[in-house]
Formats: sequence, C-alpha cells, structure tokens
Amino acid sequence: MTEISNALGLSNCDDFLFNLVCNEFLSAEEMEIIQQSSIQLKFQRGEAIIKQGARSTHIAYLSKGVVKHVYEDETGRNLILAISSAPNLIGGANMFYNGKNAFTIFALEACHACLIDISALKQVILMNSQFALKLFEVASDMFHDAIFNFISLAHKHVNGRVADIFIYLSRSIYKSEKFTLSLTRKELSEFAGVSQENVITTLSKFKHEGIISVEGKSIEILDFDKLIKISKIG
Amino acid sequence: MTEISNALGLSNCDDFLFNLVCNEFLSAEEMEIIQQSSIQLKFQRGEAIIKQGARSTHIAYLSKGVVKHVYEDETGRNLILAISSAPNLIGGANMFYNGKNAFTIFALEACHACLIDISALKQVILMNSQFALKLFEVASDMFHDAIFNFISLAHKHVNGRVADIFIYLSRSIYKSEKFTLSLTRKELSEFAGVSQENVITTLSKFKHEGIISVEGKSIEILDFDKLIKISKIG
DNA sequence: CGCGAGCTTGACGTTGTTCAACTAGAGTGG
DNA sequence: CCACTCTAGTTGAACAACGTCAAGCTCGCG
Repeated sequence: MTEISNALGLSNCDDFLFNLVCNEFLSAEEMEIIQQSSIQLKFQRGEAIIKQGARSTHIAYLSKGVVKHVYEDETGRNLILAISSAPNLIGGANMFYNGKNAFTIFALEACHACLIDISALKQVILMNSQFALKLFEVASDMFHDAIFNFISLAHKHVNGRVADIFIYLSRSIYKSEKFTLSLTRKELSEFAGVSQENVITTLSKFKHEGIISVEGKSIEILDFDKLIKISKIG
Repeated sequence: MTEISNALGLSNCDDFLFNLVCNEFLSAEEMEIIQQSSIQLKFQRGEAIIKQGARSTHIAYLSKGVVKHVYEDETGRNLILAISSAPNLIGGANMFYNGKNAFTIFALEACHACLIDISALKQVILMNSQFALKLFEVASDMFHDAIFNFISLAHKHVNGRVADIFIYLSRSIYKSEKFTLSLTRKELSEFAGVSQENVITTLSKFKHEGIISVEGKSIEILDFDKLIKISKIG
C-alpha cells in the first residue's frame, strides 16, 4: 500500500491483520482472488459502510475504528443491534440473506475498512471448506452477541440495560475500564431501547452512587462488581 | 424405517424430507456419514430436544411438529427467542459457539426429530463446500428472524408485539390464517417479553375489535391488514 | 363432585415516555 | 470581540404504559 493510494483511500486490501486472520486458512491463490476484488477505504464518523436495503455485494474487514450496526424502521426510529471494533469482520450476517442488507453499518469514529466482494468470497468458500468453517464461527459470534442483547431488552429495566451496555463496551469494544465513548447519549438510548432522557438520568444515578465516573464522553467504570450485580437483578 | 423401529423411536435418519433437502448437495457417501451418526427420536410436548448449557454434540432436523427456542436466565425467567415448525433444521446456531448450547429447544407438540452428530456434519462440510454454503443459509435465516423479533422487543408496545407474534405465527409457522395455537398464554408472554396478563388483555382487545377470533387455542386472523398496521405503529 | 391448571379481569403502584425549559460549548459572521 | 445560532446534554413535571397482586372463571380429569 503506497502513501499515495492510501491517502486517496484506494488500494488493494492487504492489511496486515487481515492477512493474519486468513493466512492460516487461505492459500496464496485464494488470497489473491479475494484481494483482487477488494478495496480499502476510509470512513468518517457518520458515514455508512454498508447500507440497509441495498443489494449485499460485499462484507467488510474493519482494520481500524468502531462501528454501529443499526436497523432503521419504518417510523424513522433507529435501533442499534451491536457495536463492533477493529479488528473484525463485519456485515457477514448479510451474506446469505435474500440479497439485501438487513441493517446499516455506520462508522462511529474514523475507520479503515476493506470491502470484500461477496461473490469472490463465495468462490473461495467453495474451494476451501476450512475457510467456510472459520467464517461460520465469526457470523456465529455476532449471533450470540445479539442474543445477549436480546435478553437485556426483553426482561430488564433501564438500570439493567445501561449496566449491560457498559459491561459490553468495556469488555468487548474498548477492552479497558476507562474509555472515551464514541456514542452520543442518543445513540446509547438507541442501543438500550429506551428514551434519551431515561439513559441520562440512569447515568447520573450511577455517577452519584460511585459506580462509574462520567465526564462528557470520558467514562471510567469504578465498581465493576456492582455493575454486574445491577445487570443481574435487571 | 420399519414400523417397529419407528414405534420405538429408534432408526437411522432417513426421513424423506431430509433426503430431499440434502440430496442435491450431498453424495451417497457423504449422506452415509451423516446417517451413520444420526438417530431418529420422538418427543412429547414439554420435552427438551436440545438443552441449554449442555455440550453441543448435535443439531436436529425437525420432520414433524413445532418447537420453541428458549433462553433461561439466572433468575428463572424465560425468553422465547424463536418458534420453528417442521420441516426445518434446528440448533444450527449452537454449532460454532464455544461448545455449549446457548439455548434450549423444547417440543411444543408431538415432534419427530433426527439428531445429527456435529462432528460428522463438520466432517462433511470439509468434504463438500456447497453443503457448507447451504448450512450457512439456514443459520442465517434464524439470525434474521431473531433481528425481526429484536426490533419488536426494543421499540414496540404490547399491541405491536402481539401483532408481530401473530403475523409471524400465521405466516412462518402455521402457514394459514386459521390455526390451533401450540403455545399457552404464558408462552406467548415469554415470546412477547411482557406479562401474561398483558398479553391476555391485548388478545381480548383484538378480539373485541374484530381483528382476530379467539376461542381458547383456536385462532383465526380476521383482519390481516389491521394487524400489519398495528405492527407498524407499534 | 371437587380439584387444579390455564385463563381472564380489574385495581393499584412503579416505571418509562413525552414535553418543555434550561445549560454549556462550538462555530459563524458582523 | 461579541451576539447569534446550533447541537448535545441535562433536569423536572405530567401523563401513559406496564407489572404485580388478588380474585374469580372454565374446563378436563380423577
């Protein structure tokens, strides 16, 4: 990847991590097929990487940044299905749907992503079943994240839902107990499935109880055990 | 399948429909591998076909009956993730998880199911990538059902949720506008993520408004359009 | 005939949404 | 340098939605 092509946001998809993920499964020839039909792009916060309703022509390998998976319903209300951070394969769940993307993936911060052509990918799957199994696992993981979130939405009140979200963000996305939130309060509420005001009130409560420290977008989880306890009781 | 082995609930897994699904993808040899390690069983209402937390050793091909996919949480509250009816492959989402089943699958009525050994299935996947793609599609379908339900839980009130459930049951499970419900009111409430009383009240309301006809377990959808309208406004 | 499981209805308190007002910071143009 | 405006965040009060509780119902079965 040259400096110039990189600056233009155009290059083949030869990200180091992507190689790392795939190399143990792919032959040079197979890797070549995927690289030929792939393209490396940069996205800014708010840009859609994969758009709901559009024909699913590609999935993406996220090499830098954080994204949200959003379902936009008829009434214009949004629901965040999941958050993913690099390095990760995203959009795989669209791959075998009816040809249209089931949800939109938005960049939450500056992102580098490699768009991989689905037909090339299928071609490689047919050549290499080990790789098929691997892809299966990745898609499966997202499914289980979704179930987890599901439970939270179905049975828990705001306290439990917000607790779940911060446990998820800390463990799976930012991988630290101290992080700078890439989501707005409104986005938090679209993740929790409650009103923005309700999320804010709950955050204030957690702050006053010394469970988390909140300074705008700077979050620190002070009492992880208590957060888990809140998550459990709902 | 002899009459005797059928009565005992024991036989190889040579269900006609199962053959139908697989034959276009599997060779005789591959089919043989799967059949050798599979077993045909009968289940009564309430019996678990696949148990949450147990090691995922098999998935199932449901040739007769209706099942529920249930997540049982720490506090003993249940959440129905999805309903499936025959003919269908069930439990596929557990296949590539961390080795333990993420949810339980219960028979809602008398069911015939063929338990298929996962290691045999993986063996065949490695031999035949066409088959891998097919399995991928099946698992993908369940994922999209789950997302659909997700939205319903996140943003809609009881009216919308109950409407969604009856649309789903009518279209995807019973495939008729008139059917005999295999779920109790309590199970409906575990599907909708609201209290049983709330489901009942809503059903009564729909009945008085002439949207559905309810006589115990006998349901008939009288005004599908109105049901869809209710689903949309939430 | 009586019992129990599933179903139904209404009253009441809790939880959540909506609305409206207010604050703080960032960007813009005179 | 200071209004002006726009966006994100915050707080409280009024109202609607939901869960819980308690009571009564129906139907099948011993």
